[in-house]
Amino acid sequence: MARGKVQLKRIENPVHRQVTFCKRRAGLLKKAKELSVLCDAEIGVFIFPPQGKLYELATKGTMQGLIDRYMKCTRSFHQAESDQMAIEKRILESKDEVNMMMQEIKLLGEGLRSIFGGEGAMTLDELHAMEKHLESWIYQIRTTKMNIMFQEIQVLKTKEGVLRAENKHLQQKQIDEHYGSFNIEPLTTNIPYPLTIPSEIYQY
Amino acid sequence: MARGKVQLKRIENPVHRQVTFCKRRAGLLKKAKELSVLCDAEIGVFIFPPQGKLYELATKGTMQGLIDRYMKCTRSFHQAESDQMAIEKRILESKDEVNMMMQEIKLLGEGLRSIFGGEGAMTLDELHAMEKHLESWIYQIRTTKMNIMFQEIQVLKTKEGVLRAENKHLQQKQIDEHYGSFNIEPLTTNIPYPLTIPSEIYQY
DNA sequence: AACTATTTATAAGA
DNA sequence: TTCTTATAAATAGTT
Repeated sequence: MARGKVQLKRIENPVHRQVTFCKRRAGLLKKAKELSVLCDAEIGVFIFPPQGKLYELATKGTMQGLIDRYMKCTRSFHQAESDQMAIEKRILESKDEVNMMMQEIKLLGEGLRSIFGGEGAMTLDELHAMEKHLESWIYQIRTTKMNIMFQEIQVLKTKEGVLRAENKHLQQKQIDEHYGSFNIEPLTTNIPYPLTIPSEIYQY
Repeated sequence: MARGKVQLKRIENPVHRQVTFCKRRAGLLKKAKELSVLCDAEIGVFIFPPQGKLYELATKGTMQGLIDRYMKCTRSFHQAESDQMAIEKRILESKDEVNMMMQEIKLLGEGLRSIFGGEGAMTLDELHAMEKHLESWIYQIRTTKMNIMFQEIQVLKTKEGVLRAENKHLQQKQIDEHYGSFNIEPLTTNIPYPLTIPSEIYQY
């Protein structure tokens, strides 16, 4: 902005770029502070130069406080759903990976069976025991335990739906109260879920 | 900065303050974008005017990404982690676990192939080892899958807590205009599980 | 929202 | 980096 216009693109000369970075960084932070003071706004800035060092500014309070506030705003308004969806999505991805592993295990098991099925004689009992093992473990532990947990998830999802509906209803009554503090209280509905699996399973 | 210097203090006239806010906000964000482009830096800015609306800018990537990066840079100093971060972290841990298991499955498959493909004769000891191996294998699968489902339950419970709190807040209709931070009790379900498969198995 | 007189920021050079 | 200075940009007050 002086002694010649600047093109709005990456400065290729590294020395030049570094100098400009220092100057403009100082300028940006100064402007941020000014805006904060003049207009009584809370402002947070982070700057990550390519080398990785962090420059930050938080006018009024801490950066952590600003981040918390940011999270609250974005969750309360537009990004709430997509945020949750992203988490759900990643959980599903993990489940897919587990399923792939199960598939591989199945294939390996079939490979074993075909190998030992041909041989027959001396290892048959052992193989049988192993298969029994696999079946009992996969069927009983997985099915039973997963069913229990699945049921709990269903219960929680139902509760969530009820609460969401309730919230929506209440929110329509008081549209003017957008910004308040959210105090989370400890959960009082800690449903204990039975994780009882016959211990005989483990005795092989 | 024109037609008269400005004092570096809160502008008391609200109309004047609002106008200045609009102008300088635009200027600040423009400067941030310029710095980002010129010097190849990643920059995040949030601005909270007193009324509560959020203005944000994240050059390169998302604000969430910047916050993640910020947390990474400062977590040695500020140990506090938000609940979101804790959940994210545990999902990533789970993925790491899944990846390790995939690795082990691959190794095991190779081991099986070398044992059964080449010789064909399998001793009782070999089978026993294999049996033990499969036991630990299935145990790990069960643990991993449970962890994933447990996480989902935690996410849902967290959601439930948020919704309940929101409900309460709306019902009480309290007009406390201060912004508190959002601390959820840390999730404490980091079930460690052994991922060690003795390599001696292949030596029988 | 535009205009414009000034102040401020800063690019280039040392 | 830091200083200097010519010039580009931002913007305060006004319309």
